[in-house]
Amino acid sequence: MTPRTKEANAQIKDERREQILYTALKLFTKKGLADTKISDIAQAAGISHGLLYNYFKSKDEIYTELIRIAVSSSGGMLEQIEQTDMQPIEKVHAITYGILNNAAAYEESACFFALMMQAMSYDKIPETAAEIMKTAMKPMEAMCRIITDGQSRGQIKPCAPDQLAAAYFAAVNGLVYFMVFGVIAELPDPGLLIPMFLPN
Amino acid sequence: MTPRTKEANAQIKDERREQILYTALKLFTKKGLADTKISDIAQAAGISHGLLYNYFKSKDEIYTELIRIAVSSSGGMLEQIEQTDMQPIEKVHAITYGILNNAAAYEESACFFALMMQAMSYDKIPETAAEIMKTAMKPMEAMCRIITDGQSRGQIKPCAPDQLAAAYFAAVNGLVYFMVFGVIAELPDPGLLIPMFLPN
DNA sequence: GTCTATATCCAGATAGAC
DNA sequence: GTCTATCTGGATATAGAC
Repeated sequence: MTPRTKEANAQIKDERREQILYTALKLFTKKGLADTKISDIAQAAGISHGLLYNYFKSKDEIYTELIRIAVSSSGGMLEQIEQTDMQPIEKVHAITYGILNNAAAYEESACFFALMMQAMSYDKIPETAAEIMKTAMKPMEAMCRIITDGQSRGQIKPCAPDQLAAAYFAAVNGLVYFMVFGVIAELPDPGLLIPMFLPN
Repeated sequence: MTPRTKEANAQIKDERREQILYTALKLFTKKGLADTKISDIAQAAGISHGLLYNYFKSKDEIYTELIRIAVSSSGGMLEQIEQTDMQPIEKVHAITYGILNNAAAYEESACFFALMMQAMSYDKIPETAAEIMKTAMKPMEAMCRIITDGQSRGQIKPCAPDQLAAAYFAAVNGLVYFMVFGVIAELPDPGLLIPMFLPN
């Protein structure tokens, strides 16, 4: 009952929480929010149905937490690259390779992308998750800035930046989505997407 | 009670069926399979909950029928273009403009695409629907043939045809998906995707 | 043909035993 | 901390009235 014990317990609880979270991530991605039952998560995490409620208040809370992580981590990566002193076209390279190689190497990374794609389409996600999702397209604005910069230096073709950014994100997200759901066996060479940006 | 009346009744029933079907299409696309309740469909179609079962045996039957239409119509368009005598790169043009302009002009067309995208990710769709979805990627094979043909004529860059086709379909599907779910306001110029195919 | 009422089932969340 | 048993709500599908 000393403070030390309390801390240790809190850490154990945090670890267990995280374990449940990543178990749920895979299930949500594979089965969707509505079809993933609390019992499925508990069973996959190796705990009882009831115990799960010691760690999370509800299924919605688990889902919302995962959306939070997905949005912040995908946004963080892009912002980081934007703030380097690379040339704009190099930034595009770095972002593309970063996203695709990461998704190919780490299952969770790919799942987080797929989770966001699904969340865009669900009308009935938890309210807080919906709020967070509203900020999910901020990376697109960063991409627009990079494109505009690249155009003024003649590295990127002249066209509407938001359209190019949309086509690019659609392609990247689509690819990761296809890979996660086994539509394609492996991610293609990220370099395939770069010609979209180049001047004729 | 003459045969004539029977036929007329059958036609009325078919029309009603179709009306229910397209009502369901929009709901499934917006809310997903699990979160779309039979009552939602009935209400949106302006009939009672119970009456819907006169037209369809179950929710799964409605969904399966929609998947059937989605897969066959998307495949049909591509096959049709493949069999023309256009040059390979022109076929790529025609397919891209066909899909994107259609999706922009007709809500159902876009919804069918989104429905297939969602179906790829659902682990728990009805069995028959899952069978049909296995054939959903046949258009990708047609695309590979077009690409190979184009490469041998020097119109398309030399690279693995299946990877290029995957990147292309990911981009097209991703774009329609983004548009349906309001992530982007309108579809970009289809021409933006063509440079992916061109030799350096 | 159409609607309303209901049987049945299933899943989320809670309570109480160990 | 952990599990099992239970309450409760909601959705599918059916049955029966009009």
